[in-house]
Amino acid sequence: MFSIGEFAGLGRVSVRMLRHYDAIGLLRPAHVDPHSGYRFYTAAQLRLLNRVTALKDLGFSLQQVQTLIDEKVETAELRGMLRLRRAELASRMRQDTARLAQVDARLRMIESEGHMDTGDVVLKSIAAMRVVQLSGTAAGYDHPTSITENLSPLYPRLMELMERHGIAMTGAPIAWYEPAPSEPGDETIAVHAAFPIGEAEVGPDTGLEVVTLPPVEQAATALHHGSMAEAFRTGHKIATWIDDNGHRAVEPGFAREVYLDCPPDDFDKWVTEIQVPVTG
Amino acid sequence: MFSIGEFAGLGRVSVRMLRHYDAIGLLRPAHVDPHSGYRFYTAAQLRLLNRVTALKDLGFSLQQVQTLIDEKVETAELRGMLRLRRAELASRMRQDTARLAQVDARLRMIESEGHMDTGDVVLKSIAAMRVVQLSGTAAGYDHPTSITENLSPLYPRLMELMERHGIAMTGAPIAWYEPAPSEPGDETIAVHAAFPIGEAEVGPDTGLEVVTLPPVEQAATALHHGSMAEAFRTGHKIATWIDDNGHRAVEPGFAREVYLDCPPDDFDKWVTEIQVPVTG
DNA sequence: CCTTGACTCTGACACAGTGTCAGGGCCGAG
DNA sequence: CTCGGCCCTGACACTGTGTCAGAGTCAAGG
Repeated sequence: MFSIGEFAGLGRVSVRMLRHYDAIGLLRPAHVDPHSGYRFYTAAQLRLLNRVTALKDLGFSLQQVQTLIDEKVETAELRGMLRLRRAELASRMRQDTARLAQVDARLRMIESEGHMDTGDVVLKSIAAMRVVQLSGTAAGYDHPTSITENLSPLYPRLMELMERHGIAMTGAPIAWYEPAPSEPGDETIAVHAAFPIGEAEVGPDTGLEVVTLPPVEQAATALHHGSMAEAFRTGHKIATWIDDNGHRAVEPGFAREVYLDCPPDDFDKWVTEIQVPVTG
Repeated sequence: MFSIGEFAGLGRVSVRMLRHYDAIGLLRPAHVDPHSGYRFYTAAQLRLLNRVTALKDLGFSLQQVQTLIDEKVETAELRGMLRLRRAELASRMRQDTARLAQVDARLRMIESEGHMDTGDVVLKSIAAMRVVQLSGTAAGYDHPTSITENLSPLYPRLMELMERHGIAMTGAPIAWYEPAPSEPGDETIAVHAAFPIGEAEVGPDTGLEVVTLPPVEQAATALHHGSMAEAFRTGHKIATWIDDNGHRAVEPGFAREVYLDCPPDDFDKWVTEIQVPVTG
């Protein structure tokens, strides 16, 4: 018979935890003095305690440990739990690897440039979105003016058409691009001006395209502050970030732009989110 | 201006969390309607939110994020934080790797044997311990009877000496071994029978050796239930476990045995903890 | 037998980050 | 005016562990 302190020392567990295990019924003392309330444990219980710590060290929660220990789990079920645990661990390690890579990237940045980027680039997932849109073409990603020229005029028309047909927008305007070569080597791209519309009905002869933009599991995104003529800066920042963090952009650029704030009279105050789908 | 719901959608954060960030002062809404209490956020704040999520994704706590964001941290300090974070991450990954290895070992065990060892082997650390002891020699690890024969008689003598000199034991009896070859190739070992004595004073001419057993950072330990004649079973189990989990025993065996429960009349009820120091 | 110091008891609060629920305003569309 | 969808506050929950306060217990030594 050991007192709780001795037993805790033997099992390298804190007294607090032994009391907790008692409270949740995971490991009850072999004997409790009815007068003093003192807990007493036997040497044989050390085996149980060891099992608990072993299972806990595997990363199981106390709940799971309890299940594993006192409801004699079927082999198949046990295998299932282990597999699950394995998967959880593996996933967490993947995550940590990514974190580590990012921390390292930032450390490198500090060492080489003396300061750290404030972390404007963020990985996020993007849900599928039903939109109405109008489309045009532009000369290529390398021709920002061509993009602006061909994209901008679409919005007034789009808004007019939506209003005329009583379609309400449910979110900020979106632009997206895709390659549309008319012949190999051509860099022509299609530009789309879109508004999310939720589940709203759209008649067939409105002159509007109805499209559901696919969800994106991972996109590197950053806010662009200022005129879209300067968007390439933010685009470059994202590209660098993607590289530094060991991701890969999903080419060819299905990048999207979300116009979060676009005061018509002051282009320098625009706020746009640029989203670049990535893998890895 | 976005409502909290819109802003949450944009930042891929839950509404709950935005309110929390407000509460802890990490990210206050740009405007709060004094009448309704509604929170409103600007597009520009999305940048701040992004910074928060980016830092959080690096694994920083909200506290740390707050420090990083609003108390413009010195470069040196920032580097320190990143290094620390890096170390934490690395250490957690090491731990997870070990966990994963153990989970895998158990899965293999299940696949090949149809059941799982109940996890009696546990890794623990052992604190340094001051003991009094008597010593002898035995023919070698492969001669259990020789060990028993040479070790057992030491205990009665030890206890008698301790009693005579008024030295109180502060814990269970311990046996430990070390190689003591009289010539190369010889497998003779020294056997020690010891009792922990805490800080108690021991006079010089008691016939007792006073030794401080060194702490062990990691030992694979298991409980042995039953006669010490059968201890090799448990020893074997530990050895197998050490192997399966990618550790290495610190040779030559500085293994210790702690006699937790030893009813003198029933050897089959003995409970002994066997401790094998390991690395890795 | 009494004191003293080491242990133990219970019950509570704390941490971090997030979900969820209840009970009640607010607002825009019909 | 009502209804549905947001939004508000405040609260409780989870996990695992530390720590603290106030009180009881026990063994050893005077």
